[in-house]
Amino acid sequence: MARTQGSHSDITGPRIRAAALQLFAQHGYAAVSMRQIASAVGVQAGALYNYTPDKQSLLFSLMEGHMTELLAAWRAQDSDNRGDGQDAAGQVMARLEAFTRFHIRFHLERPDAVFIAYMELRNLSEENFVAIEALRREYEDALQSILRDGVRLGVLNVPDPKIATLAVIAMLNGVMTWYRSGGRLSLEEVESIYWDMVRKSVQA
Amino acid sequence: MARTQGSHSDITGPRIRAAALQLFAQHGYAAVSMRQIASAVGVQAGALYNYTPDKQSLLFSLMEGHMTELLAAWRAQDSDNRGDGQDAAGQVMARLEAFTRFHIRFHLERPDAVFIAYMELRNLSEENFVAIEALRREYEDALQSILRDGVRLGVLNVPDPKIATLAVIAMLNGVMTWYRSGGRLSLEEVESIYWDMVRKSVQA
DNA sequence: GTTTTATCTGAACGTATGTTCAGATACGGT
DNA sequence: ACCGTATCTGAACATACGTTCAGATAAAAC
Repeated sequence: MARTQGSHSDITGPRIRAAALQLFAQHGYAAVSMRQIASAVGVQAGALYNYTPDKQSLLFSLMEGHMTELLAAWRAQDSDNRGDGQDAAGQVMARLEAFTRFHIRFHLERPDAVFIAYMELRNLSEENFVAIEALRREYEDALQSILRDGVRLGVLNVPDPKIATLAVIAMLNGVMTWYRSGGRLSLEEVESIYWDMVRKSVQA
Repeated sequence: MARTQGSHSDITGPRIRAAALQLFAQHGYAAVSMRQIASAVGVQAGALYNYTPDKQSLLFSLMEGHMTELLAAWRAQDSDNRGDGQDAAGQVMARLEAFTRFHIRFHLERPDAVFIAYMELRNLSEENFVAIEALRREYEDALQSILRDGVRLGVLNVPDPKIATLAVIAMLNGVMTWYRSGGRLSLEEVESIYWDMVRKSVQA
């Protein structure tokens, strides 16, 4: 029968995903065994196959979940930020700043998922890889359209919008390699530092 | 007795390293077996142990070799570029441009080694990790000192030199994720596009 | 041409892998 | 209290792993 509320399997599934996420991020997909994941959850390896058909699907599901969440979160926030009664040029800058801060905040809150989404692409099957790449491109397009709008309005100046998009995202992703919460800088300060550099790098 | 010229082992060693580099970059260290490497060289797995004490040392040797080469290449070029008879401010900008172009060129010529050096850090033993990180920091310090000089002279303005260093390097590293030789843009064009963005992002 | 040395093979070692499945277990619905 | 089912165990499967080593082989030294 279909599971109803309160079944303990409703908690085991997420626990497996959480354990796999942490272990994949720490040691890498190929270096983590199903037995390690099972042991982290407190279960035997065979039990995992009630929740995933195989190891590869588990990886894909984690990556797809992350990318979907990322896209949904940005779209929710972006639609909120539209039409704040500014002029078009001001609105582009506001959206660019919002994107910068959103990207940093969202990614710093999910270091493990981000790590996996960028490092384990080569461990995906061909079709799974294509699916993840499509989601990534969708996200990049969000930034790219902002940059294009800015160029059209003359408030931004980039040599090549596609490359500028990738360059800005690469720069923002760099924050993941060094930021640790409780360190020298607050999240707000980090956001502002990067926003300053992003703004200047694409400004007219 | 020590090997003398012409021993075929003088060619087998490099061939093993080249095969390991390519396979590690493509599939990841953990996913590549000693038998795969041996097979790519045309030899049995046991023979590899005449050239490396174990798999881990092979990985470390590749990473250390790459980082050492990177540092040596930059130092050679940087010392050439000093004292071109410009004023101090102009010299800082020249060095920053040289660093930007050097970084892109050097890394695009060695995509496999770069990939490994950034992705396989977690597969290093503790002591090997520390050694590689020290080399990386040395390289980052090269850029950081340029930025500091620029700030001191008032020609650059960055909120935080350490973070700006990491941000610029992250941005430049992003080129590896999309550039393919023979594509839409020449190496020279790519260098110029990134130099434009780097210059603006740190300018006063 | 014989000895010495460097290199490679081929098999073996113990251990680990992803996955399957029959049987045990514990829960939800009635 | 009982049944039906969702879940877990524990063992097994075939296969792969890193590494070792005795013996074969080929090259270098004299």
